[in-house]
Amino acid sequence: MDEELHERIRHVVASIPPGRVSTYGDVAAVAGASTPRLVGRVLREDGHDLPWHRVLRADGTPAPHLRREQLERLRAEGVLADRQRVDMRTYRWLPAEPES
DNA sequence: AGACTGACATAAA
DNA sequence: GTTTATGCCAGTC
Repeated sequence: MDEELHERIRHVVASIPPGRVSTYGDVAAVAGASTPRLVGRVLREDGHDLPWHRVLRADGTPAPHLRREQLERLRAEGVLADRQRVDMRTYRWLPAEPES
C-alpha cells in the first residue's frame, strides 16, 4: 500500500465540509485510488480522526455495521436521512483534486 | 503461488 | 422496491 495514496485519501475525506457528504467512489477517483475499497480500508484503519461519517455508498446508504451511528452523526450536522438513506442529490459533495 | 475477504460500484434478474 | 452476479484490487492467511 502506497503511503502517499493513503495520505491523499485522508486529505480528500478531510476536505468534505460539514453538512455535506460524498461517496467512496468519488473519493477514490479524486484521490487517485485504484478502487473504492481502498477508501474503506483507510477509513477503517486510520479514519478515527477524520469525518468518516461524511462518506457513504453511491446510493446514499452506509455500511450495515455503521448505519446507526453514521446517520446519527449526519443528522447532528443537518443532513437529514430518510430512514436508512441520505438524499444524495441534495447533499452530495464533489471533492477537488489536491494540487500538489 | 492460490483462496478468501471486504466501511465498493454497477448491472441484471 | 429487492437480491445476485461480476469486476475490482490491496490485505491476509
